[in-house]
Amino acid sequence: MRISKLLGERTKEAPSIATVKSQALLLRAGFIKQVSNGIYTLLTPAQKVSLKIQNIIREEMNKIDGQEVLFPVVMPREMWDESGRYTSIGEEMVRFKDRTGHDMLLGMTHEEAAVHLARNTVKSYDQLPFMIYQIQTKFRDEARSRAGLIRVREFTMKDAYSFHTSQEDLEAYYKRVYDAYFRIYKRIGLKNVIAVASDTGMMGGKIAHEYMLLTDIGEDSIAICPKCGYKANVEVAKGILDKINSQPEQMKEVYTGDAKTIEEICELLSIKPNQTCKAVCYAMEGEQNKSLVVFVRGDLDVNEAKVKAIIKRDIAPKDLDDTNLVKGNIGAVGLKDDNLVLLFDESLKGENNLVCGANKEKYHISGVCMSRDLPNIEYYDVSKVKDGEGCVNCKDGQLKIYRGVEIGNIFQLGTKYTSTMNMTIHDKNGNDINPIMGCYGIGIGRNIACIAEESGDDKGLVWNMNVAPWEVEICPLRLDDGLVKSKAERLYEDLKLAGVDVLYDDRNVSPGFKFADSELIGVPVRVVISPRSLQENNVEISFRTTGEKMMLAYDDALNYLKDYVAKEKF
RNA sequence: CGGGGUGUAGCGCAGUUGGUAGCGCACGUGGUUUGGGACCAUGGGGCCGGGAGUUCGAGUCUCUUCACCCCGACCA
Repeated sequence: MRISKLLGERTKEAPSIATVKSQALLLRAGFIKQVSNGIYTLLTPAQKVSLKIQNIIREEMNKIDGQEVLFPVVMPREMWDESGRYTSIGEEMVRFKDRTGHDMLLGMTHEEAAVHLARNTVKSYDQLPFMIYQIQTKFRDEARSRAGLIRVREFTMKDAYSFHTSQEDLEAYYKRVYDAYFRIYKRIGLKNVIAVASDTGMMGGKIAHEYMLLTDIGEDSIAICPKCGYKANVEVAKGILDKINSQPEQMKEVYTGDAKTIEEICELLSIKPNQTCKAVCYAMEGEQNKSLVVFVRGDLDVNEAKVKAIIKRDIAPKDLDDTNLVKGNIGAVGLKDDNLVLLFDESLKGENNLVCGANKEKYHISGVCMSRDLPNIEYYDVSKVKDGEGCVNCKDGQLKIYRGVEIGNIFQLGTKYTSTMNMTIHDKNGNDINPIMGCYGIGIGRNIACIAEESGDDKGLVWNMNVAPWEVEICPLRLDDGLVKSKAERLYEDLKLAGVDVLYDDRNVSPGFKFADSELIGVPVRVVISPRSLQENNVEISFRTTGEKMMLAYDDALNYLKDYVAKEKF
């Protein structure tokens, strides 16, 4: 590729829309251009990286016996009515009518399509297990996209679906995918990647893992125990709380005036947040007239994912004006209302002398002892794990909370789709069974952004040889010098013929300009050919990752580069 | 969907009290340069996001609308 013909401008300054390093660098280096909120065009460099990543994924999927297919982007409503997801998925799924008025949708995931394909094709246990996968554009109308390619509405994704005759078989295969994913991240050059237990959400199923790139710009929080290595998304993570263990005192009403928040109450009464009981109110899906009140210790937050899992329905923040509840003064003691569902977090169990709302304006109650004043209640784990909580696994370490970007996920789905969509096969005894499924996803664009985020430096992007848009850049200085030009052109053509992916800076601009561009794009190897180097019939090779430089005889350059590129790929 | 912010040249920005549009980068041309984003000269480029209003006159004031960004809600 001749850089003079390469579409896309490289700039010194980042566009003002850039909020994270990866977005700034990808925009500055001419890799991406925003078209709309969360919708980007990938220019040639980014598309080349994307294709290289896709090929690595493809190789790894094929290694674990995957079969590549291509499902349709547009699907009819009926297929999704079978699984129930036509109605259960919210506005992030694009629905539309075709010209005949038929309800259609854009596939944001393809479990239905996978079952649709397999149920008519596979009839015997003998044909299982198998895995099918595709690499395809997905559109999800996210409520809020952000941070460049980290979170977008349209993106390329690899999604895979496996089918099994038993849970054991699924688990064995799941392990193979688990390992394959780590190989993929290693090969594309991501370093700080961990797999954590995660929430299964609307996907159903029991066991799921998310692959997280640990980075401060991450949107997810992950609890990790430094002692035993326990790690989980805070959506599902559990911790052990310090208990206060004070002697029970008498309950009494205290005047708290306009103090409503935990902070205000604590300030007023000179107590700590963990000596209070916080109430959070939610509306429940399908329960117009009822409200859910969740009580947690005042220093903790409600984990809505856990709540949803327990009550088995969706929740949303409730407007208290529609209820009889006194905003800022809600308390569990004496709260009786048929329209309320109460949920108590384990953090409250056995606590004494808590301060909670008195269910009337300007008053709270102090000295609330859970076992004495609120006997016979069930406790659930519905709070968010906090930094410093004890580890449930080894009972010894203290959990630390990290930020991470989800760069892939794997799910043990179970029979949710094969049963609802009525896919059966014969087992050994001739009985009909629903195959057990797993599903496995990786977003390509997000991984590109994550590489940029993790490896990019103050000069620009850095790619390893496996995914770099170009493997070698020829950078002649003084193209007005006939010898420089002819030697550069020849090496460029020879490298191309040798199968090396080479970028040729054929512009007659100043050296600093060329160096800056080359480092911004992040080509791993740069070959400088200049009148100076040619005096000794040499070229100068420099490496993007280390910044190291070396001189090499021009005549040896072709073979050296060919070998180096091959050696660096894995 | 709620809160906040920004829209002026391809990009980054300035534009005073309302008086008819500017800077840097980038781009074209000519020349001098050439190992870390060179310099001189010269030139092109604007529906000041859209609409309505106030005014003799609006980039500037008012209303409205759209787009984008941030925080939250939301999210396989």
